[in-house]
Amino acid sequence: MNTEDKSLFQFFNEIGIINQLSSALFQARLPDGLHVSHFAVLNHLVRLGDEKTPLAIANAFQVPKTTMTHTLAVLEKRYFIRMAPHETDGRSKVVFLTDAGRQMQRDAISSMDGPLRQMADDLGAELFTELLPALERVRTYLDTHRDM
Amino acid sequence: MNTEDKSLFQFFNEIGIINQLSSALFQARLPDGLHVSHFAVLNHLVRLGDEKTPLAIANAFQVPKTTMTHTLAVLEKRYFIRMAPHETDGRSKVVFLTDAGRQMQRDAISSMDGPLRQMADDLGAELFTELLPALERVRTYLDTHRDM
DNA sequence: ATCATATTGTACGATGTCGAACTATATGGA
DNA sequence: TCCATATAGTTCGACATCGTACAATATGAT
Repeated sequence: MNTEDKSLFQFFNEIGIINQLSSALFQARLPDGLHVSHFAVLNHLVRLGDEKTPLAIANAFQVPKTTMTHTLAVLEKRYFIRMAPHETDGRSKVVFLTDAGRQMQRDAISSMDGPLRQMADDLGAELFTELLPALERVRTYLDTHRDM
Repeated sequence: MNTEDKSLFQFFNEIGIINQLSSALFQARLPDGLHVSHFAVLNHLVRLGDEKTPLAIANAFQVPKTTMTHTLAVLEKRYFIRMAPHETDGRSKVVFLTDAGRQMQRDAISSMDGPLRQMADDLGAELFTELLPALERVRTYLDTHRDM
């Protein structure tokens, strides 16, 4: 492994630790014992629209469909989503957000307001806005090279 | 939530997705059915030296000590580490790498050589080296503000 | 129309993650 | 010295994640 590789390795190492720390932070503030993965699905549906199939959501998060089955079951049991049979494909289902689900997404986001503002104050919001484009490049690249 | 907050939120969102995608990539190439979390511990011990206590390792990764107990048990069962009583503190243990453990770390790293080189070629290694300092700042900040 | 194959989702079992409660040892003050 | 408190690690139970196998439906070739 050469120096370049080491930098990349270190990069993903930092990503992993930041993810661990920020998830823990988020987790601690989520209401109800809701898990980060549950919120992530709600957030995805709010941002990109609901009426998605379970498989489409699983693919978006790059998790196995069995995992998504479980996650959606939790969300449905708590009435944050509802699932209906697909109109034209008998094998499939469609996921809809409920009002409670949209509300929960808003609540979860606003629960992070304090810490986010604190970070913006302490580290400077520019730090994050400047990093974003590069991170998006990496994310898009990984997303389109999953079979690498 | 204002615009600044949105940027920060988006930042952690990207971090999460990159982590998910890169972990999946690592995972698929790890020998033996070794999990990313197991490799991470081996890697930590190689990089920063072994002879650490379980709690010190747990703190380094910001995971509960119960999680580390489990992770270390797996590594010990596979003879990648061995654990001995602490010399001066009867409550504690000390973790040592075995030769097999060091070898496994090398193997795991070299199994990622192809993808890492590919990424360096496609995206440019500078992208990653330039991001590193900022990511380290964020990581350090989160690390020292766990109670936020 | 029929049938081989692909696709969508689920059931189940194995393992990873984590919080609460517990045991053993260490530490510091009376 | 004795005891209250703190710390290191484990056990246990709950839940998340994921691979394998499976059932139901769709698709496409004949």
